[in-house]
Amino acid sequence: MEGNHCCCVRNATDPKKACVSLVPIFNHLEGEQLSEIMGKISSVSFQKGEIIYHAGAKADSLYIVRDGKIKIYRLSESGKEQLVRLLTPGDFTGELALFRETVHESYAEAMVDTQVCMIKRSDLQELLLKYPSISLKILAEFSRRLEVSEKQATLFATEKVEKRIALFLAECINSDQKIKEFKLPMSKKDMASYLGTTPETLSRKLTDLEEAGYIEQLPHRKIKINDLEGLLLI
Amino acid sequence: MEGNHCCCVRNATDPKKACVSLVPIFNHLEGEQLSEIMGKISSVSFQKGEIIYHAGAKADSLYIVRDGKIKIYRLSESGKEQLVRLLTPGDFTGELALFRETVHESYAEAMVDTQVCMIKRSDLQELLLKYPSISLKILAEFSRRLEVSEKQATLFATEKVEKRIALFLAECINSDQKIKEFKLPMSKKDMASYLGTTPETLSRKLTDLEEAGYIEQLPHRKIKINDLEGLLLI
DNA sequence: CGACAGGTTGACCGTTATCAAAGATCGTGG
DNA sequence: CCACGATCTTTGATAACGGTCAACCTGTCG
Repeated sequence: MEGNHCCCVRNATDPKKACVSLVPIFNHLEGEQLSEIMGKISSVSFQKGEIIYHAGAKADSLYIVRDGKIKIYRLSESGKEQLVRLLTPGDFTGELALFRETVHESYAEAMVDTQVCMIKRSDLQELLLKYPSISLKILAEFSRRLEVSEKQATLFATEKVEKRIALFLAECINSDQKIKEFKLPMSKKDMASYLGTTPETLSRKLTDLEEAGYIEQLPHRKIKINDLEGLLLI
Repeated sequence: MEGNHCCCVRNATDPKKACVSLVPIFNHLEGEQLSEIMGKISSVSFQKGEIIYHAGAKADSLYIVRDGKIKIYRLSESGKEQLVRLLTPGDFTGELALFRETVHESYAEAMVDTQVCMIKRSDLQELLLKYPSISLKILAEFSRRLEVSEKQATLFATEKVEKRIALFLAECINSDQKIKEFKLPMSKKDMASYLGTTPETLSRKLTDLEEAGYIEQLPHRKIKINDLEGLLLI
């Protein structure tokens, strides 16, 4: 333990390197390019509950999650909080305003102790001009995000709460394919916010789904899907 | 009239040039670069009501609106149509799936006779690698769109229909700043779809707003805002 | 002039938010 | 390791909100 104050005590890897190799937008690069990028990256830790950036703040860095979990949420006109997405290692944020002169419109908060790697706006722009392939990667990620976001908007605009919940559960199972049992990736409160409803309604609807035999609610935020087909037909 | 079958009879400008100069993502280029890009562009016309692309179709081109109006809409799980956005000259679409190997998730339909310029996916990728500055422009546009989309999603998730309408009207007035009177950019039916509600509800709410003195509904889809402050406090 | 899509109005009812209160769970400090 | 408080979760009662269906208007266009 040579007084290691950096965030990566677990293994001896350079945190920046770990970060870079983690991130889809950089992981196709090699050698010198990689070193150059690593030179631009700084590593920062946030404690659980800390705000990483808030609405109105100038957007001047790209944040890449190295370890931990971050939630991105917005406040609506009328002051309601809506969870926009969760970030896990490898995800990045802060880009929205990165390519234009604007401020953040959302909040980023560490849900647990979290380490992020940061790249300053100006450095990133330089890198993008130098290595166009990075832009393509970011474009791909943006287009994916746009798709998700527009889909989400359509979901809110056209589907009832129960259907939104059903689709959400079905999406969760996608990751843990085989076993039809998984742990909710967030609290039900956050899930309600994410789905544009209230904890009360979510609780009731989950009970309904359970009574109808589609799912089973187990302890510790575990859900078991008994009838995926039926769930999707709701 | 030397047998001009192209779409730009009105003025003698090359349609491709007109198109390129119209589009924010290209308008910073000059001379040879411009010519190179124009070489990759083809020009196509669509009649009112024609589908430009539909969900499930392979995404292989970027479409830039040169003249006319296009609506982008989605079908939700349960088959409801939701208007996502309108494109007017200078706007582009088709990008969502352009940077990844996927298919369109939305529909693009010409609302009036429309001319678009197209760039093939492969050509675009080439251009982007060659002229990184174009990527930055597209990134900026994407980030703007993402912001709009996420804001929209939050709006749907957290605000009541009346507030959504009020905000929409306020946004319309932003363009026509001075005079507090404007023409709705689409039919009320489409507007209802865009705002995630029904024509009936929209009609009722507009009447409510009118009776409360916030607005006045004039013939020909014209709206007059009498109390913008109040409208935003709803 | 007639047809047709768009728009309005009314009656009705399902859905979901809200408020209140009790119960479960988690993290923390003693 | 337990106890406590904070926060999350559930449940109930209630009412507002908004969708649906049906009928009727209205303007637009051939």
